[in-house]
Amino acid sequence: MAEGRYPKVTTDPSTAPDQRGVPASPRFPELEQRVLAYWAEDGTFQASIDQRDPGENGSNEFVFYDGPPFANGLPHYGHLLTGYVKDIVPRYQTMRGKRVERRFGWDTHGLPAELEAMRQLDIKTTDEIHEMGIDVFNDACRTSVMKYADVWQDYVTRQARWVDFEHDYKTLNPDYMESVIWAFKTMFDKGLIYEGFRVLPYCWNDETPLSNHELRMDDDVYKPRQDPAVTVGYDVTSAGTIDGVDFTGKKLLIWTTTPWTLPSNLAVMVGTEIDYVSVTAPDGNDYVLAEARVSAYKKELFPEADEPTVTWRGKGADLLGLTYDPPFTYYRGHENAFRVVAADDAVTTDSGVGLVHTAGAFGEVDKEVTDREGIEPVMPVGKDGKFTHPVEAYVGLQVFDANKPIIQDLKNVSGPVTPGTVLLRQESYEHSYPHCWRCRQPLIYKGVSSWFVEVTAFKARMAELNQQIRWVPEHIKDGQFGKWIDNARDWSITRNRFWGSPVPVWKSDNPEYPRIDVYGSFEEIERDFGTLPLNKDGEKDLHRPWVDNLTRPNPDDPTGQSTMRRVEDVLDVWFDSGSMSFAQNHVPFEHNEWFEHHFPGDFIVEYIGQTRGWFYTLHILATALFDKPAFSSCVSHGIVLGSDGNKMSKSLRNYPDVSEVFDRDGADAMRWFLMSSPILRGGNLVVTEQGIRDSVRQVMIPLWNSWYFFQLYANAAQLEAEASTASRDPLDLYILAKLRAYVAEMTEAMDLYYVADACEATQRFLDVLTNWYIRRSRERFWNEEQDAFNTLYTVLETVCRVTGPLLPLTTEEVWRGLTGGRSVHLADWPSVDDLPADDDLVARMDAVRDVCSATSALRKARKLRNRLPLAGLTVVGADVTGFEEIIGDEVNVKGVRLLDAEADEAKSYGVEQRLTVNARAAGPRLGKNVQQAIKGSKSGDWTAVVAPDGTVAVTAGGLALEEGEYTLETVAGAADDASAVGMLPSGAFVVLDTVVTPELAAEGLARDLVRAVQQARKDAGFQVEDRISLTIAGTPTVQQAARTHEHLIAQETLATSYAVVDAVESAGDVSEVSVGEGDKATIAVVLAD
RNA sequence: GCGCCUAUAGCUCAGACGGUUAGAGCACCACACUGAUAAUGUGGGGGUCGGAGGUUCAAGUCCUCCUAGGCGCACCA
Repeated sequence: MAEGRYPKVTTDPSTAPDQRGVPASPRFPELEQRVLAYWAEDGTFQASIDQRDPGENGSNEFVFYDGPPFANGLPHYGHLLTGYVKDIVPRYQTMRGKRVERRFGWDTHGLPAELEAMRQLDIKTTDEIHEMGIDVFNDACRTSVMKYADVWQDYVTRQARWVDFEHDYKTLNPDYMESVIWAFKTMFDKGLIYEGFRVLPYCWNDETPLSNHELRMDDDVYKPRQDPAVTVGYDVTSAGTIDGVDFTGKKLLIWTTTPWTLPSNLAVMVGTEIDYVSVTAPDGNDYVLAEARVSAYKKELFPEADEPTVTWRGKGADLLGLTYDPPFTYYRGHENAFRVVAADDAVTTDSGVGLVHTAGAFGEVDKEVTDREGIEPVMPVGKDGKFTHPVEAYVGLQVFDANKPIIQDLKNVSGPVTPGTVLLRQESYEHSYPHCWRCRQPLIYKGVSSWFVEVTAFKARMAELNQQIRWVPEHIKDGQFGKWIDNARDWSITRNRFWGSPVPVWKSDNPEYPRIDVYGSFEEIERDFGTLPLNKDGEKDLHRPWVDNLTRPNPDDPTGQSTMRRVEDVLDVWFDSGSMSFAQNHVPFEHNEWFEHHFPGDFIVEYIGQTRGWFYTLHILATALFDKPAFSSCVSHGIVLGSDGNKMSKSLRNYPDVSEVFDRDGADAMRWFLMSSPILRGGNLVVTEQGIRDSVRQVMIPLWNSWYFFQLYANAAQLEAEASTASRDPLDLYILAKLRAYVAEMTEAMDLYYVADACEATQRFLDVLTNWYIRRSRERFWNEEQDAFNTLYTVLETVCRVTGPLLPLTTEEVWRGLTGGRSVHLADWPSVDDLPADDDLVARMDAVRDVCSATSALRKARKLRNRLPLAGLTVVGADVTGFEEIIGDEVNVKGVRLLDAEADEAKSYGVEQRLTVNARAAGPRLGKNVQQAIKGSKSGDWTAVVAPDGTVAVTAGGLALEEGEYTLETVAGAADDASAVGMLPSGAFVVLDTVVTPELAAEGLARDLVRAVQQARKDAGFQVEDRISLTIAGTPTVQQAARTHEHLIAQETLATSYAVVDAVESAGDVSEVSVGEGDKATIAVVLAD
């Protein structure tokens, strides 16, 4: 390695060792690929973990739980976004000295995997699965589920996310599954798991019930749907009378959008406080309905009359106990059924008729009411959603398909319809209806047997433990997540499917000798069955069908006839992923000591929807099993939207292609774009190509240019820089103090997971670095000041470290080029204590920048171009002591004077006073007159008279103002021809001498020439240190200025030979330029020998 | 459907308790500057503060209604 040459190390093959230097404009995606290759070869990731000691009992570990994705397609921006956070936080913690293991996880079980397998096998029904054999089917699931694993790994690697794929965990591993059944059993033993019959949303196509969080996984689940709605009259059979009115033969009207549930009708619900009437219709029947609904049925009930013929009027409570003939004959005689029952919560008169048809097993409320009334539910619908015995007329018909014949039979009172039943109205009704989030088929509500976690029994504890979790954004804790817990219902955890962790329950097949065994380990299973569940390769395997094959005689059956058989269900996949915190390490069978010290985990991050998904199930299981939260802090970010502000959609192609962005803009640019957005604080983010390119421009290029600048001059000077804060130069001290503040900001932001704040701080710091420090220090680098190089080296090296997690690839190349070290990601996070603080200096330098801004504005206003030197600038009332030279240089004036604001001279610069009325103070006293005072203060119609005793009497618009009702300030007034006055935000002001003498004009012209020559040098492709031969021709004014300022021009342009002539004849690069006040000049540059 | 939140420049968002001329960043235009910079500096255009009423000396800010969007809950037979 050549001493004093940069880059010290590079991945760029185009940079030969003897010809160092970095490209001014690198192609970032290519640079990234080279850094990735370097990491792979170097083993940097592993080294970053290995170099950190886990500490006693892992006290020095930072525990990150990687939520397992279900890889059923290519990763999209949402996954990448989460992935970037999952990378940034561990990188940061590693630099802070922690050991951070990062195991990738795969969610492998469940319906999505089965559906994919069914698609590949081209089968549609569960019967076909049974036919081919569960083992064959599950093999297909196992294969299909890892189909995208390689692509995922490619994407994750390309995004520069450091993850351990080698020691990944999969929910299908026997160890993982053993932990899962352990969890089931432990909760069962605690009495937190029960088997029940519950009405659940049920997908007849996938043949599985959906848990309530699955139901809402997707926003499109509720979609408008057209259903037939029928109004049916049931024939009252009770002989009794109400209020002396005989109800026998009257018709109880009900309204339903699910005619297919009518054969299963068991009761009619009314609201006890609702007013009901009995109305005689033209068809001769008396119909009972809510009074409020009568007018909605005018056509049927009183088409010709103004008023209905009311034969009875009363409350719902009066109707209770009425009995009726069910609309279909199948369940006639069903115990306790076919009565009018009360359900005040469920019955409204907003729609329908105010009496509600009740089919016990097909509605949640229905089930609740029939349970209360002691009515056994009936279930004439099979798992495939088709009618079964005893509803013989429609057997084999899917329920939605059965609507039609059912309505037909009702209309004709034919088939199984009970005589006396009336179809009063038939209509089409559009309503919002739930659909399966997987297959998009309309769901039905159906009573099914399922196992439940009794979340309601410990949700109060979940709410308490939630208080121990730090949420980003904060409001999730008591908002979305807290509220979801408060409304938690029992969790249906079983699925009547094939590919999943088994429900570890064996039941006796003879109800006369009941017995239930629950198993929580391979060992327990082996003990009772004498063998492990083994698959066809002889490996232990808890999947179906192997686990189903284990049976044994029922020990509680003296006859020895009955057998213990496993219940066929598998567990909800969310039970798998919710077990991740312990199951990934096979707890409690292994690593218990480790688990003791690493639970709860330190950090998780996923999108906000996981508040009812993974965050929720992790929390349920952690609470139930360990009485602790599963994680101590959680970032839940917003949703990534397409470029049109809508959800990203493949078919709409409303987002940039991920791999194209990697290839064109790079992974760091995408990382920056996603991480600097409000999405990590809960907002949503619209992905646009422009936004990604802006990150390159606003951050990566400035960073790279600073590095390019450094190496350009360091190499030109052949010097070696070192980390040092020893410089006493004010600019150096300023940037180091700024750096210190920046490091402090970064540390705080990263500790709080406010990644977007860290990005913003970085952008602000880079602006100060490039647009002030480097620009103002250029000459010092040209003059080879070691202090300047050391300072810039220190700044760049430190910036690389603190932005390492945010731009891991770019900073790696820069940092290694700068230091020659192995990796910035193996370095320690910088400490503010290593950097000097100087608040006073920072304040003064910020004032300097204000002075320069104000002066530039004056030049602009007076049309005095910057290259034209001016005689002087007076700064009044701003402390910029010690920076006169910098100001003079920056705004191109010969002299800078500082004046105290109180100095007599300061008062001579046309300074005025301005009166501002404080409306808040004066308003209440003056009332409407305050407007007059305000007007006066603005128009100049005001006075301020100082009395001999020093008090001030102020009037505005003719109204006297009291102390505190106004503010009187000094502002710069109008200037004259010879000077211009400009205000600073602080109230200080600057006075610029605007007189242009011939001498100044000539010097300005000379500087125009310098600029033109520099441009010509650049156009000719000369190196910065190349010497030239320079010839200048032009008007007499030009020639005179060129002669007067020969020294300046020659020195600035590195001209070793210099000539001013009437006409340029030389060879070389000749250019015509306009200089000064419209003078023409011709310049020629030739490389000097 | 019920509840909560939001609506300010082309885009993303600030605008305690009502207070006078509604700001910032990005984007756009002009000029300036440039021996690292695909940068930068200065200035400018751009807003009936979602709409309509009301309270007040004074409303982007408070109240009512409406409209649009988001989120949560429920699913209604």
